[in-house]
Amino acid sequence: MFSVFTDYLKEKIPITDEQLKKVEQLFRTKKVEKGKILLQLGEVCQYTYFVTNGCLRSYVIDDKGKEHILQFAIENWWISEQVSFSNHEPAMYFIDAVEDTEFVQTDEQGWNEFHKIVPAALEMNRKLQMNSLRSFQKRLVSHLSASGEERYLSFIKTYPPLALRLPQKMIASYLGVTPESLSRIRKELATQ
Amino acid sequence: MFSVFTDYLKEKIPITDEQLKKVEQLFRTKKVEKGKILLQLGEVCQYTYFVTNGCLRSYVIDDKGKEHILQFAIENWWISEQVSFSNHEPAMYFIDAVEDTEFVQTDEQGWNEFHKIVPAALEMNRKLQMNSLRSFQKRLVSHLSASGEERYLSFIKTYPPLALRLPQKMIASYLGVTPESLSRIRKELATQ
DNA sequence: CGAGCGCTTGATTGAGTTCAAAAATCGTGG
DNA sequence: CCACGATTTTTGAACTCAATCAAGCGCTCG
Repeated sequence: MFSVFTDYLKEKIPITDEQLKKVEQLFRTKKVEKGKILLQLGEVCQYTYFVTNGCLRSYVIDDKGKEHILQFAIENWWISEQVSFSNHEPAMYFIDAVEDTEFVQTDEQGWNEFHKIVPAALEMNRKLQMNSLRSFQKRLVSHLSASGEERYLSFIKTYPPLALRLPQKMIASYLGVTPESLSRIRKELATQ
Repeated sequence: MFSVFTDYLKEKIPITDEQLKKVEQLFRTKKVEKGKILLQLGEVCQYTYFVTNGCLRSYVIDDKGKEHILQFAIENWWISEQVSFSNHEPAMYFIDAVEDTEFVQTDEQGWNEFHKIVPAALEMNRKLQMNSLRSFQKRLVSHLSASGEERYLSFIKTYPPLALRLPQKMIASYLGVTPESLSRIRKELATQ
């Protein structure tokens, strides 16, 4: 599954085989079972994860005990608690495995060396950060301006692969509606 | 008003008078009247703004024609359309002046030279970016988990200066409730 | 001084939640 | 491979928070 990662890199940045060999040393392959928690609330996040197979997610638990999903990461996606990772602060949310998952991870030192070996990686990183920021902005706006149904339609349009493989209750949690409401939304849409 | 900016820098990063003199060259002071639009939807954002007096805001207009405020920036706050600025993409939102406002601005080149003169500015920048990301994350979570009243209470607790000087309808827009609802929320809270 | 804007208040409506229970699906051990 | 228990999804009914529509008040500023 490591090749998923190297293929990704080759596509995203110009990189020689030699550089790639060095970079591979910096990333560790890991396998976890569904449900495994990779990052606990309050811990300092030490790693960024790149999923090569399976699905990870980040989520919070609010004062009423309810889960709210912030991000999913399937194959070829990165996930991390970026602020905790970057500022060395306690994490504000959890990361766990939605399915049995294989991923590669690296820590801050790994990133620094990566950047030394391939300067273009800095640029890739900048873009990833902007993508993440934009995605949170868009989600916020969708909550300020759209109904549950509109958010669901936008979700399945934007992330068809997620819509197909995730349990509905997780999509509901991501969208900010109850599973019951999502069920009704889908029923309503099906009759059209 | 430029001193507001230099005082800010002196507080945030170790900087010699000599360095400061060079950095000052990179920032232009500007004055705009209430209502002045600094960034139009669809334009590429060329500047980041640091408010020395007054108040700026960023906002979107949705398909139904309604405004939704993303950020406010009063004295000592930065504001920009970061993704547009960083990626040289069309802006997804507007920036305008809520009050008559004085600010300093710089463009990408300015930032690059700033970083050359004072390497610690890179670190400041990183922190600003993380603050912004965290703030969007927190707002998203507050929409996933809290009522309008809870969001209002959290707002006035987090940003007392904003709560005092902004028109209520702008606070409502920021919180994602109608002005009518905010009025009722405040009435309700006042009776306690 | 008048027009317009911002805030308030009231009445009504509606989207989505909650609580409850049935139906469908999944996973696991025998 | 089937059977059983657990989890997920669906459906129903009552309810709630906030939006909408509408009208009136008060202030400001042109």
